[in-house]
Parts: sequence; structure tokens; C-alpha cells
Amino acid sequence: MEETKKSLNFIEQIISDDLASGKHESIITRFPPEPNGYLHIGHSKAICLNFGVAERFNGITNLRYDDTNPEKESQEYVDAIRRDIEWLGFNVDDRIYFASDYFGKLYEFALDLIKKGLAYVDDSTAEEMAGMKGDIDKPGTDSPYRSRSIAENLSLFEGMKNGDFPDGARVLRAKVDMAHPNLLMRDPVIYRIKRQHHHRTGDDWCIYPMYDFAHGQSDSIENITHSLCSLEFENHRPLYNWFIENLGIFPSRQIEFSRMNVTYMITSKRKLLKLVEDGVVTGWDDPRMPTISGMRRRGYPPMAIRTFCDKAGVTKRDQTLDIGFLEECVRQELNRTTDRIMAVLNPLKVVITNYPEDKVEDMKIVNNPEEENPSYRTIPFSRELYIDHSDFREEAPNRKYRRLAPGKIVRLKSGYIIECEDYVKDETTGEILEVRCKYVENSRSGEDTSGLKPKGTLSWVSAKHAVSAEVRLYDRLFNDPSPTKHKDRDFMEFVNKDSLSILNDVKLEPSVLERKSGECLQFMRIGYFAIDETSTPDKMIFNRTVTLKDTWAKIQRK
RNA sequence: AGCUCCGUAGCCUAGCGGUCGAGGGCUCCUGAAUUUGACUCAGGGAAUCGCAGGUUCGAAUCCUGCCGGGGCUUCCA
Repeated sequence: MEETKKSLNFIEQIISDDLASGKHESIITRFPPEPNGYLHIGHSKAICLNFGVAERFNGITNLRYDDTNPEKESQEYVDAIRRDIEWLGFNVDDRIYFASDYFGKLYEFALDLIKKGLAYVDDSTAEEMAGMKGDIDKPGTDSPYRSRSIAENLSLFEGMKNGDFPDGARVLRAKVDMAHPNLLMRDPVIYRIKRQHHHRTGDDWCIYPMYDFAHGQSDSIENITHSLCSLEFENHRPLYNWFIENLGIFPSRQIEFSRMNVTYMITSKRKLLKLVEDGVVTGWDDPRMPTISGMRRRGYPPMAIRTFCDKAGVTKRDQTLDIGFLEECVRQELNRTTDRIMAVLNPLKVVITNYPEDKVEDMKIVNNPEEENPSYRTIPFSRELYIDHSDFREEAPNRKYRRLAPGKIVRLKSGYIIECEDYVKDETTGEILEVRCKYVENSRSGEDTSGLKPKGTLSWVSAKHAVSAEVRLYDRLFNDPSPTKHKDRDFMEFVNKDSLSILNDVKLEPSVLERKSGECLQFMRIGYFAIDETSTPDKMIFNRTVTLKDTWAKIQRK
């Protein structure tokens, strides 16, 4: 059966046309992060787009660090960015570049512009320049230095490069048009003096190119055919093209798409940094962070993030995706890949009164029923078990209730059917301390001849075999879907104070001790949990990745 | 206000002049099945295609105007 061809997004259509018309024989895209922060969910869209589109059209993608502002950049970020991209599953081994590698060429480009009479050294202060820039509806005025001779510009620019002038004393500007309706075209600054140690070029340079002078030319140097960026750079495109035309270099084409927003998440590097610095979270990789490293630690599988980005699509409209959609992608991926284990978050002791004191049975249980050829393991069953507090009520609330209550029977998953006879309650606190049940001897899972049909199935753990662990329950970091969209309120006001709650005595089946750090498991009937990187066999720590869908909770809410 | 981009259900998206009395996904609702109230399956609800004109035998698709929303006035990227 022919699969219906997936439609092309608008960028893929452009590429497809360029290939069909012969404008390009093959394509090259690039992902150009500035190494001044960690990659987040928004970047993952750009990554998936650039690498995905290249893959689709048999092209290639460069990772290019846009490291032209040493003030904020560092090797730490360079490493983290690469790790995140590779974790998402994209190979960049032999295609890693740095804008800083082009500083020499960029300098030559600047010289070329000066010689063509298209760039000049300006001695004005930043304030003076701002004053001459004009306004949104007022044309700017020419700088008094705009008409300097080529020779003077050449020597002054060389002086800038040689460190003859203090930081900020002069800048190199492109000579475009001070009356241009697009503010970015009013003689933009293209080089500034900044004595700042660069993480790669060290102290080789004391002048650094601005974004507009570095980005397009770097694209061009690498023969990038399609330079995909977010909408905020739309106004930069005329400048991007102006430099390429006037320099007469390879014409890369910039195409803008809307960036991805996700409800209850923020994607401003500055704001994320504030969360880290203020100690709202434990670091860039805190499982509540929308960073790729945070999502990794949380247990989100890379494929889920990729699927999410692919399903989100690529357009130029403002895009705000429901965080529930992301979580659904995570569940879908985890459902097919994770093993199910027995876990009890809030342990309540169950004593099987008619089960022998010292008897232990190995019960067979499937690891992951979604696999084509499922494998099995065993878990111990004994007289004293734990079930979850939420699975017992002193009285069934309604006919839909399928769990345990006095007089009710229930199936213990992969174990026996039990009937509740009695329970022990602390009369002062009202807390249920213990539930007493009888098991049905011929109801053993897989060989049940009892004929009983309990409505509910509970998860359980043998008390004396249980492993106690810490479980971190994460909730959304903000309690407002768009914390940064309020004109009169700071996003920090919306931080969810209850975004983390810790359970210290979660009971797990003993097989968890064999699981590796980072592994994600389904706690049956509860959710997906990833073993934290700080977890040890002596003290296991799990991060809740996402809950399972919970229809019962929905019914109760009504 | 000047430039620029965008406007299809609560959210994302398909659509490229007739096959659209607008398709898909998420969400929502109902039912079936179930040793996970998960997964799966069946069905259902939800869209004045921003508005108004125009072109055309025919417009979500083309044109014009209007309305609404976003971005831009850093020696950041």
C-alpha cells in the first residue's frame, strides 16, 4: 500500500523548487548556536528542522558556533551544546565550525568594503550614534565621520585592529543609508573594539565583528544554501543580502520560520539563567528546566522530542504548543520502549492472613507487553505486601470504583486475587495502618481456575523484598501558561512553588537494583520514572518523567 | 506612527481555483476490550477558513481595502 506522501512545509517547498530548477545541485543547512547558554526546547525545533530537511533532501548540515561575542561565551557551553545535539541523534563529528575561525576572512571582508567606499570608521560615542540614528518614523542623520577618505578609514581600521584605541572609542560601520525605513540599514556597526579574551582565539583580536557582519558571511563561506532562522531576524535579511551582494560572495539565502513556544515553559536564555542563578532550580539540567539537558535528566527520550518537533510543523505563524502535546509524545515513545515494574508510591501494608508465614513464590511478569516478543522476569510474592494508599478505601465511593475496600475482591497484577476482610485504623489520626486480606489459592496468575472476575487490578510489592527509594515528583515550573507574556508582571511571580515534591520511602520490586542510571521505567499504573544520574544502589533516586493518563482521576474530579 | 511578517476549531497543522457541505494530530465526550482506570479499538463533538468587497461558471485558495496580532529603534545573537 502506498503511503500518502507527507506534505512539504514551506521551506521544504522552496528547497524542492531550488533543486528542481537546478539553482542548487545539493543543499547545505546549518545550526548556528551562540555558546552562551544551554540549548532548550525551542532550539530543538531549529535543530530538527535544519538536520531533518537536509536529511530529507540528501544534503548536509553544519554545526557552527556563532561565537563573536566573547563576553558571554565559554567552552562549557560549546561542549554542552554538542552533547545535546548528539543526544538528539544528529551526527556532527566532521561538520563542526566556529565563526571565530573566520575572523581573518571577516577582517578581509571589512577591508574590501572600506576599499569599495562602503564602510567607515566612526568616532562617535554610542549615545551620539543613537541620537543620529533617527527614529521609527524619522530618518537618521549622517555621522560627521561618514565621509572620511578610504585611506583614512583603512589606517584607522588597522589601528582598531592593532589596539591603538581604547575599547568603544571607535567602530566600523557599513555605509548603507541613514534614511532607510528599516532601522537596521542605517549604517549598522559591523566591528567594535572589545579587549576580551576569546575562548578560542585567545587574545589574538581586540576587535570583534557584529552578528550581522559575521552570520551571513559565515553562511556564505560554508556555502550554506538555505540559512534557516527564526522570525526575529526577518528585518535583518536586507542587510544579510546587502553584505553578500556588495562583497560578491556565495549567495546563501536566509529563510525565516516562527520559533516554538510551549505552554508553561520559557525559552529565553537570559531568563533561564536567572532561574539557575537565583537557585529556583538546581542547574541548567534540573529536570524541570525546558533545556535539552533538563529534559534528558527528566527522562524524555530524544525520539519523543524529535517527534514533537516534527508534528508541530514549520510555518511563519506564532506557534504556542500545548505542553500536554509534548507530554503525549513522551508517553507514546516511553510506552513502546520501557519495561514495566511494580512500585508503590505511598505504601500501605497488606497482610494475607491465609498465606503461610515464610512462604515466598516467584511470580512471572512481563517486562514490556508492547514488544513483539516480550520477555519476562519474576517478582517475589509473600505474606506481607504493600499496595498504594490510594488503592484502598474504607468504603467504595460509587459503582465505578474498582479498587480495594472491605468485602471487595481485587486482582494483584501477576499475583493472586485477594479479598479484603478487615483493616486497622489509627482512631486518633484516621490513618489506615494496615489492610487484612485473604487470598484465593487457585487464582494464581496464569493458572487461575477460580472463575472469579475482579473488576480491578492493583500493583503491589512484597514487603520484605522491597527496595526503598527516593522519588522526585515534578510538576510544571510555572503556574501560568505564558509566564513571560504579562506586560505588568514579572515571570518570576509565576514560578510554581510546588514544582517538586519528594517521596522518601517509595517501595519498589527488587529487580530495580539491576537497572542502570538514566534508564526510564514505567511504574505500572502510575507513570514513567527515570533513574537519576546521582542514584546509587544504596540510595536509588527516580525522577518522574510524566504520569500515565489517569481516567479515574478525571472521573473523580466530576 | 515607518518598515515587515502573520491571521483555517481551545492548541498545532494540511490545503497551491473545482474531487472542501474544509483533512489530520493534541485536547474533549461516548462506547468496546483489558490481569496497567495505561495501551488498543469504534464512534462523536468542536471551524462564520479574521472581516468586507471584487475577479471567476466556481475562492480557504487570486486582487483590493479594512480589522486584529507579532517583530524591529543594543558597540547582543
